[in-house]
Amino acid sequence: MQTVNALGMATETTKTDTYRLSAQVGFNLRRANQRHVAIFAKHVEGLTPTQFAVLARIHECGALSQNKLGRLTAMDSATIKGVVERLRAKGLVQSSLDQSDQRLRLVDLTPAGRTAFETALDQALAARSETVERLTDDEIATFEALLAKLI
Amino acid sequence: MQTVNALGMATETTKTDTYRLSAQVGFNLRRANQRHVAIFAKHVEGLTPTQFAVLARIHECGALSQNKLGRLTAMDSATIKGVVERLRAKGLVQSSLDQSDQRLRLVDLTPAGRTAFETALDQALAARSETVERLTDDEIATFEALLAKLI
DNA sequence: ACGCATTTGCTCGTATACAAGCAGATGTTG
DNA sequence: CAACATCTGCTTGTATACGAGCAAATGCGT
Repeated sequence: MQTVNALGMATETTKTDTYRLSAQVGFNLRRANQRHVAIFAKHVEGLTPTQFAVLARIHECGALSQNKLGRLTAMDSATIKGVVERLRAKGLVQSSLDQSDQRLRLVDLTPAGRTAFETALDQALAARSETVERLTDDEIATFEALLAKLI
Repeated sequence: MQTVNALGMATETTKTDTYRLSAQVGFNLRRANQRHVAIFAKHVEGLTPTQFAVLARIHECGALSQNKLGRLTAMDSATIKGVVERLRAKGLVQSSLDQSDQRLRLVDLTPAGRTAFETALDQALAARSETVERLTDDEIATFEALLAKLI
């Protein structure tokens, strides 16, 4: 469809101006995340991506208060509470009250939790590989850089 | 730390070999999605990203069976059921039984739903802009292309 | 010492998200 | 027609995810 706008310039108006859901960044971020979660579940036995993230963060930083652990794993206090509770039920973490600050619940790995993390690590890396398998190495690097910039 | 491997080549082993959660694609996809959902909620009044996606898809394709609608918006049957139910409660969609196939619940926009979509559209586009505001136009195009390839 | 803002962890309510399993409708095939 | 697989929509159970609001502990300033 050819029209002429107020400035006298020809403009093209085709069906492609309609909002196409499948081209939206937000929709595709959601789908990409869904796909990664599914791939992760296929590779990693007994841990969700969020649960693995908590184990990884404690492994990386040592014992942390529950809220701080949530901040470092991108979960609010309501969410981290449930995740820690489920990891505790599996015997992978334990929490204790901090002596000098009675508000803090220090969450740490149990020996079983450390083992579980080390076992899951290779599986998580395999999941990561499958997630990005359609990209070349250069594309992966570009994508990771842009994703980091986006956050 | 300097070591020599079986081939006699010097290799560098530093702290950066440890698993860094914040560098993981999966973790960052999750965070990027969280960020977009938060930005979307700030811009779009009364609709979640998934609810908006359903309205957009019906607007794009016309009435659809509930399951097909779910497939086209990346939701399984349990999820789409709840989303449609909440949109129905808001009066934005209505569903009716298909005459020729008694299994199908055809979901369509109400006039209010059409209006709501048209109102939300500009807000959704503004949310998209804010989501990608830290990227240049070229970077946005690259990111969208790689994201599409990833899915 | 006291008041006050902040932090922490909690609960409740709402909204995705998926696995698993169900019953009813349909279509296909012997 | 009868057997069968498939598709549809449903329910239950589990797991994030966040807003809002709560009480207890802390620390800071006066």
